Amino acid sequence: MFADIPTLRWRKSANSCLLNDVSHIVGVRAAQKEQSRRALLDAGLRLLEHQNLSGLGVREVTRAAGLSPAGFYRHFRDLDELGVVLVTESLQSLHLMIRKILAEQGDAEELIDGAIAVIARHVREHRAHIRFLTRERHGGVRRVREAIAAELATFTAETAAALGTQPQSAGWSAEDLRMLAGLYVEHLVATAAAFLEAPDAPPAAARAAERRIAALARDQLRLISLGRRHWPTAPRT
Amino acid sequence: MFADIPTLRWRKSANSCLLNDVSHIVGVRAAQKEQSRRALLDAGLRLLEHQNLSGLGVREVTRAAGLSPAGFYRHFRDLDELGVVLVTESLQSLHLMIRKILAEQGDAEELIDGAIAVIARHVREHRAHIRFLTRERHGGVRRVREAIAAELATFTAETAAALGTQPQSAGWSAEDLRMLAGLYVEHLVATAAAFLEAPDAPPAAARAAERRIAALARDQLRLISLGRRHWPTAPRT
DNA sequence: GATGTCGGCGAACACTTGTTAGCTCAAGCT
DNA sequence: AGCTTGAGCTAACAAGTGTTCGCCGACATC
Repeated sequence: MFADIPTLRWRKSANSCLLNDVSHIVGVRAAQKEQSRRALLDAGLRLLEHQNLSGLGVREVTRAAGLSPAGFYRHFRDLDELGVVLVTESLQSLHLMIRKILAEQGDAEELIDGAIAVIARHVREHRAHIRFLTRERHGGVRRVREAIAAELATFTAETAAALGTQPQSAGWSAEDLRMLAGLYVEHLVATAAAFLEAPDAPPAAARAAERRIAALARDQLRLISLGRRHWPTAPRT
Repeated sequence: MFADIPTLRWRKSANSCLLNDVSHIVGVRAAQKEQSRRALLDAGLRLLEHQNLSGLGVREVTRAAGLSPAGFYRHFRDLDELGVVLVTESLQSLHLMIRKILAEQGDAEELIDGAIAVIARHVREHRAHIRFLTRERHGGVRRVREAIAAELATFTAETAAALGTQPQSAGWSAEDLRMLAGLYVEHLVATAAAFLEAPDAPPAAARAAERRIAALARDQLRLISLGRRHWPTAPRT
């Protein structure tokens, strides 16, 4: 019956290597599958609040997601693959945050305060994402580490481009802009990580800690801005 | 025979809760025990190059160290305890490095170049330590995380104190000094982590990557120094 | 309405895991 | 010389692991 179209079947199975090429399925079926997939991803992210990706287990995730262990393999080849998806999702939300910061307008002080407020809010609303990224940035899974590093590099490039459009960047070389952008991105990540650790305390103390972190980050950004203002640019035109 | 000194025996066993109070044992016996202990610690550190602390196993460590699984418990209550010891050892080596940097003398440029050289060398010679620290700084084990954070805080304080003795810090408040020191320490850690990722490449490319990282870090430190020079201090005397 | 597709399930496989009990025997003490 | 100590071993335990198989039954397609 199928003897005459084996190549077609092979192509299909090759397609399903992506394991979630849902485009050719329509309606209820696809929605149900997506729901299970989301349940797995959400359960994974939740478990990763107190664990490491390399210590996560298939059974653990499926248990938390309300699936049977075997069900996992209908969606992901292994846990690393789920990890990579979580990385892309977390980075996407971080990317939006960075764009929001870069899009703001105003003088230096306003920009700094705005950026810190955006970071604080993002950490509050996407705690799990930020936790996951800081935890796995130097974690044990190579593919995940590389994915995060690559994306942070593009964030740096994007930031450098945005800095380049500002009037105070006149005369700056592309290389120096990247250098400065790297400093900003690194500081952003560190600040986000600091905000993350704050609320391991009673709410009142947590608020105070958050304010302290914000004040510290603000001064540090001010100092960097100062250095930027006095950076010796290439021979003026 | 011992019925009249039970408290003494209890005190001894309470003492051995520290599990490595070797002081009351002398000679060969203690040396042998210490050798096994070191084997366990070294094996653990080696395994942690490609793994996370939360994913490490007792059997795995003892296998790598050449002991039986049960032997592990003669030295550590559980893996977290081994982790804490590794943390203190790694931080100790890092502490020496920081002291070395702070002890150097010269003008700003020399200090920056010297610091980067010291970092690069330290990463080359204590790769496992640095890898472990960056990996577990935001890792899944709370106690380890807190130990690292606490020690980094003292490094910051120490750096602030050292900065305070420099003439260019005249008029700086203690708070601002800590702020600046925090920036330096954070940058130091980030630079060390960057050096760490470099040699995942053929030696020639690795050398080039290392030089690129060093140049980048140097410029960033220069910019921070510039900001420091122009930081508005409290009303001059 | 028949037929094929495929997400989810239970069961089973062959491991690995942490931890304990009880033993041996070299080292140290009296 | 005897006696105690304790590091390290083997063996065993129960519990957990990743992964595959074959099946069911709701969905989709013709």
